[in-house]
Amino acid sequence: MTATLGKVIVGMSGGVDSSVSALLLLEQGFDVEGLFMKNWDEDDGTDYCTAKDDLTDAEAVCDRLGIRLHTANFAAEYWDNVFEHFLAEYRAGRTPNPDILCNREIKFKVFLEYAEMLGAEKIATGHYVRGGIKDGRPRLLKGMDANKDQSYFLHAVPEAAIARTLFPVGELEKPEVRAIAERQGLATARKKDSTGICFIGERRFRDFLQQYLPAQPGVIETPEGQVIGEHLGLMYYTLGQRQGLGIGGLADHPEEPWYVAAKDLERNVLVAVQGKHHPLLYTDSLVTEAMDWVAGAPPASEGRYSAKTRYRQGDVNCTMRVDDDGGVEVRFDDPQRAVTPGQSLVLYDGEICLGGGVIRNTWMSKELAA
RNA sequence: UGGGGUAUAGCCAAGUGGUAAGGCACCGGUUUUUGGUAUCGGCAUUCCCAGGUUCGAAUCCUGGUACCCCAG
Repeated sequence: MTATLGKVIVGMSGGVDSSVSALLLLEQGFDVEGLFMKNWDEDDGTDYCTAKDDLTDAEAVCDRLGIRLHTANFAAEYWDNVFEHFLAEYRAGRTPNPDILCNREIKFKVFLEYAEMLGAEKIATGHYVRGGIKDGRPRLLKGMDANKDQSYFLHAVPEAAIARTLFPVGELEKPEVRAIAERQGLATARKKDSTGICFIGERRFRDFLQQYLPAQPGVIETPEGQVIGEHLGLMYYTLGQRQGLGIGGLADHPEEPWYVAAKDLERNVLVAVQGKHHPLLYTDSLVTEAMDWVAGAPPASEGRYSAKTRYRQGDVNCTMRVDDDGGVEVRFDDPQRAVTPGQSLVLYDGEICLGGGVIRNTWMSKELAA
């Protein structure tokens, strides 16, 4: 096979998406090699180690495709550039999204540099997004499969990195990807989609955090100040959360579940409200920290865009204004439920992912209907 | 130790003779490359304890026990 299209290193996770990505690039005529990254060193051997299975699967796929598989361990970089920040955010009472940082700092930085070292001009991943160049500038577009679109997670990747990355499955829908894998007899064809923090995996989250953040128990109150329970530490909860509050039936209260409405760090009090649609769970405005713009700069015009405040949320219409400090101020047309500081606001112009930033603060500007 | 009341799953709570609603919590599955949300399923052979009546009781009777309220 003549490798006229050049060498590309595919980030092989051991899942079906990266498997098919490698296959497709091979068929397109690239000189393909794989790289399996292990970025988290398990500290307690008691846990079932899925990373080992993932490596086995990645090896099986590469064998089947007849491509070379490199392995690398970026655990130090992951710890320093992703996990430390992750913990700092939790200490500050916010709820971070580590995978956004992981993409910016690891997959599209350390991995990219590693690929260069291996002599590749480009890398590829199994993300459901589309890249492209428009007017000389890289663009990040939503994946064709609206249900799997992962642009939310990639909005912070620098444009230079986007420009050097191929996203083969971004043009496909998930069922097609599985069908291709099935047809080619790839070991990962029917493997369950992975979830949980990237490279760390699915955990009992509170137990996991507890290994790194000391518990600081306190009480749970209603907005009126009635004590209705106890919490294990504010960092273990996030806005809009229902599970884990342990609040059972209370006399003189309706039969609805309780949700986290606020964290009072100064008093170490968790504020909970009853009912999924309690007004205190809704806000319609927010400001972000400095934005990461895919195009390197804010769009020419401020104004009407759509946005997501969390992964897999439908786009919501909003009005956006750029602040002097590089962040943006956003006003949603309709109040949004449980918009959470630490999570990222990602802006879209149709299919185009413009960029995003970490939510610093939220509030409700509209008058509450009585 | 005079009177009244209540005792049903971790919690709230239906059920007053016919073979234990519902909700919350919790646990498990599904959804999901963050956290969370959502969704589906599980969750009292037993109704404070001991006797009794009855074909049959959580429901009636008797005696205990615990707690609550009002009186002291």
